[in-house]
Amino acid sequence: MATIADVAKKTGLSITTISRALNNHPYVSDKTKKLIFDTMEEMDFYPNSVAQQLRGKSTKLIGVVISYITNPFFAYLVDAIEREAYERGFQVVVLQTLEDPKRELTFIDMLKKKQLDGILMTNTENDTEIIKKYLLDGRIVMCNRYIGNEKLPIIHIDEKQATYEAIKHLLEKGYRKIAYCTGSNYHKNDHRYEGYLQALSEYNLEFDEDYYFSYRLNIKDGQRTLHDIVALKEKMPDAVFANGDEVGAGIISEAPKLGIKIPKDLAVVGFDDQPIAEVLHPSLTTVRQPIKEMGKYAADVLISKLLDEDPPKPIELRTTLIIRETT
Amino acid sequence: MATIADVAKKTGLSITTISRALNNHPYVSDKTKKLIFDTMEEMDFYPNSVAQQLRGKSTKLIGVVISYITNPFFAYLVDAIEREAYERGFQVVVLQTLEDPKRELTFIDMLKKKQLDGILMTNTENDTEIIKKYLLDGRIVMCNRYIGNEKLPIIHIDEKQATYEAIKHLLEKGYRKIAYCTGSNYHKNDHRYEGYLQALSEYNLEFDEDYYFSYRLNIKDGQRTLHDIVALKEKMPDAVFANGDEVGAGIISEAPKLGIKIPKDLAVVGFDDQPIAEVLHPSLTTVRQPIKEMGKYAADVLISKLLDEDPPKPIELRTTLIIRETT
DNA sequence: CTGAAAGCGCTTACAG
DNA sequence: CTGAAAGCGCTTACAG
Repeated sequence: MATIADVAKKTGLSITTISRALNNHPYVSDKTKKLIFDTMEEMDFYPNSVAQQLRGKSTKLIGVVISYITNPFFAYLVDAIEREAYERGFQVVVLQTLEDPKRELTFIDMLKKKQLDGILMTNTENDTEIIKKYLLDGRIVMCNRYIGNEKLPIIHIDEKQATYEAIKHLLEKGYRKIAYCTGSNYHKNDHRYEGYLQALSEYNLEFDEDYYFSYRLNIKDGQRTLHDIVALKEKMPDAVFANGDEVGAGIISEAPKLGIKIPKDLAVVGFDDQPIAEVLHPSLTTVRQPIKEMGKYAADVLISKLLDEDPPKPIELRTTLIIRETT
Repeated sequence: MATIADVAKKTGLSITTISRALNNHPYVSDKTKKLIFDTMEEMDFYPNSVAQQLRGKSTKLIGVVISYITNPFFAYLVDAIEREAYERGFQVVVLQTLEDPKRELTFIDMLKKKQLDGILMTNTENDTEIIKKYLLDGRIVMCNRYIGNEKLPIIHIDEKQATYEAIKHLLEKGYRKIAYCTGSNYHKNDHRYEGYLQALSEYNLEFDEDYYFSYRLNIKDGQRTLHDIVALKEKMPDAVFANGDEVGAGIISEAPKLGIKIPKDLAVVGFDDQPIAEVLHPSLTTVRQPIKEMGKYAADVLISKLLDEDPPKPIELRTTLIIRETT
């Protein structure tokens, strides 16, 4: 492969001048420039960006840490991030944790080893301490999920408020036995759960442990959830907060098989407003998240930190309850 | 940031020895190694991978070029590729073309500039000639879609056969007026279209231009397609090959609004077998693609070329027609 | 088992 | 407007 030295030799100019032409440095005559670029083309020369990085210290690569790219929520988030990054001259390395802490550490290592300029994390499988340092120096930005330490900056929607609104909608519609699904199994830092409790308490309803379904993430979990719900028999809930549209889709699609009418026997509220929500039958009432805005903003925050620019002005990430046929 | 020279100074050893310890070179005594690693830890030293790359010539980064990451087909493909790449020590840079040829060229440039070791392309917006050279030297591998030059290697399913089987299934069920949807608008190199024609001709049916719907890609396109179909009135087709599950989902979800019963008034066949296919009502008959196998295999082929290893042994990428309620 | 030195392909003060 | 030289942070023959 041709190097800058080859171009210098061929044109009879110095390496310095070639480099200047490459970097649009003003002090190169147009005639020289033309000679240089023609020669580069002829030699099929492209500057080695690794060498440039070693001088410039920047790879123009940002990592995006997500759990699963096949989760549409993350696919849309990555889309928004990639678009913004591209506009600002950065490329996106996708890092799936698959919920494996070891995988996540591989990516942190890439940052330590300078293979990445920065990282956008959507959640973390590891202890805060490990990444705290990078959060503070601005090379990691958290987006979407809370982590242990509430003091660290994170870009997120108001999960509590969004869930509160969804549950309140169910209550106003007359539903009283409202089940709650979550992707994990702990109450700590589950802000959606807080919103759920707040709405219940406004109607003087008590939390019922039987109505709490943990580890519900995908369509299969949703189908399973409907079976769990039906198994409660006379105690069967009359509504369910599905925590995600995929879980909601599983519940809805399984209903005919179990003779459950939605929303008559069971109302369903999703979360995310993925394209699937609209084509389900009945179509799914759900909480729309401003994914595009969140992804773009998160990318903006990270990149401006990396470039040492002024941060973008804060935006409000408003969720909206989209009411369809399942409530 | 600490460098290898700092570690050398602190330990009183030479840079060479530090480097050897780092690379697990045999000729370093265990005692020296321990001293070195302890010192590295103490100094919070991590080898700069950019400098390593400049020596080693390899970034361990592969680009994956797709049109839209929000298309579930590509999300699943990227998932499979990322998993395989990770196993082999590579990371994945996601490159969305958004169907913009300029964007695609940016990524080819990254390859030229050595920021990427190789690229996996799922289709191309540009002329073959530009990427042909890299295809031949093994740094680009095509996967999923045909491009102009049939002689170039590409990893793909048998689109023609898969479509032939889907259409034949419709014909055997008694449908005769079968509409065809495609994401583009040209017949050239549309192997699915060839399969469609082949099945029709076996039943002595002629291709009807009115039954050809171009540029159908997403749910909205599907909804629009049903309107187009109904607008054909007495010539209305009795079945439609939707070309993708999302288009199928749009057709199915729009049907109740137009008083169309599926499959009685209109049968629908999708393509991909995305999770959505199963939760639609009625559930969608579709062609299952072996995305995981294809992604893993494509990554394997590219990486073995990059590492100059023996290529993986060829596998057969079989599609399966999944018959559900829409036919 | 260890080290001095060259070199990977660039950029950038410094000097003219 | 142009060039010689140092240096980015490593690895690797070569020599001992």
